[in-house]
Amino acid sequence: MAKDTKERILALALDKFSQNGYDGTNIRELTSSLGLVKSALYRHFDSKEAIWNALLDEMIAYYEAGFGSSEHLPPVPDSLEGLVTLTMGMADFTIHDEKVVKTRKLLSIEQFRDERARDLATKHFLTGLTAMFTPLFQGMMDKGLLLRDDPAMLAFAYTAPISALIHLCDREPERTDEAIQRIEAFSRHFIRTYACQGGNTDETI
Amino acid sequence: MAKDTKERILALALDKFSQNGYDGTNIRELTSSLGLVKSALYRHFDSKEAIWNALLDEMIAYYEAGFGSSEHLPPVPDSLEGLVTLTMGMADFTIHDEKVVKTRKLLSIEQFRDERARDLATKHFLTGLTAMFTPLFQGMMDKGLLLRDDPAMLAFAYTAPISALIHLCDREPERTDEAIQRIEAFSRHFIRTYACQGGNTDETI
DNA sequence: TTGACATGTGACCGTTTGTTCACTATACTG
DNA sequence: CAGTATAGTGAACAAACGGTCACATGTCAA
Repeated sequence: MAKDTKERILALALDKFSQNGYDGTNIRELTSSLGLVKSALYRHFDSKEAIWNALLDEMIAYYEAGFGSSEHLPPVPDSLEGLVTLTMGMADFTIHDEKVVKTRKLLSIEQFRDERARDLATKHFLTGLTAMFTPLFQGMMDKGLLLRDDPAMLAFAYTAPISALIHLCDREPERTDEAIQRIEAFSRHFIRTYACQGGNTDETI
Repeated sequence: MAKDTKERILALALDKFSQNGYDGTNIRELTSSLGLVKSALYRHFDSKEAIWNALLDEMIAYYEAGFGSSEHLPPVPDSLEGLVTLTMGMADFTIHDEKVVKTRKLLSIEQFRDERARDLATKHFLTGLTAMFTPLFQGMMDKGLLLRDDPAMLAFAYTAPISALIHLCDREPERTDEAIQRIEAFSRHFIRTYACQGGNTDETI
């Protein structure tokens, strides 16, 4: 009940900050939710802002080690249906994993006030998704599954609408089922549009 | 210099709230920026929260009267290039109009704390855009400009990526030019994908 | 046992917060 | 002219804020 206090503080800070924002969260409420008194917090962090910075450090490290890591790229699907399956699996995780949801909400709230939060938000919401799907689409084109096109543009056109629906889940959790259905519908519409009609031999433009 | 104080307060509240959030904004700083003393504010609003509610009222009314109004729908473009032109005009406005930018930022910050902000955020970021472009795409299909498809799905697939780039401008204004170029590139890629080949398309892209 | 270290406590501090109130100055109205 | 809203002032308020400090524990090594 000693060493993990720091991690418990960080976990609860993520919870509170993602709900009420940094300014809307006070130390007393945070620590009392942990069964502590506010002064005890200062054994683990120098200040409230130090909590924020440590939380950002952790969020950045967590992202770089996971979604942002080029070594953890999912394998290129072997079929169009495989893209749908992969997409829905990733969507299911990112929508239901509490830590990831809270991270996104926190970044939405604080993106305009903290430069590092801003940069991480851009990765979470835009560039990271595109970077992850670009090689996937490149691979699917090489396999003759998708029409030859700019893979980065396709990745952007594919991930941005899905990202918008993930944001909808964050904002209105009661519409999660609807959003997931729309993600799948969009995914199927996308592959219907870009499916390579001919065989699985790659063709030149 | 009397009656418009209320409006000046609201305008500055939008500015401050969209930068620092509701909790991160204090009455003294807000009123002193107007050349007033804090107590003067209470001649016009009962409380800080009353300012917030009035601001939301105004934001909702402004949206319903403008973007959200079905009577202000733009005309159906007569050509594929017309869609690009229309899109870039709307993007240019929504990216550079200060009031609209501040409104989006404020909604991003407060969407998880206030139900009305949440609902307006969904309109601004998702449903409103789709609702606006659905009849446009329907019309362009009727004119034989676009391949027949689900217009609502196309509107969603078209507006969500553009919305993501608009958010990028809000977050990183120094990347505005890059974002605008990407919006145009995406728009042209989109019409290249969905253009009706045999119709009365006037040119190749 | 002793001493050092890490952890938690409760009282306290100075500052900032939103808000109130008696008062003044100006402007319109009968 | 008197009278009455309207708008702004400056001092004061209680509450809440982040943070500090002397002190009380518990643990573990020497």
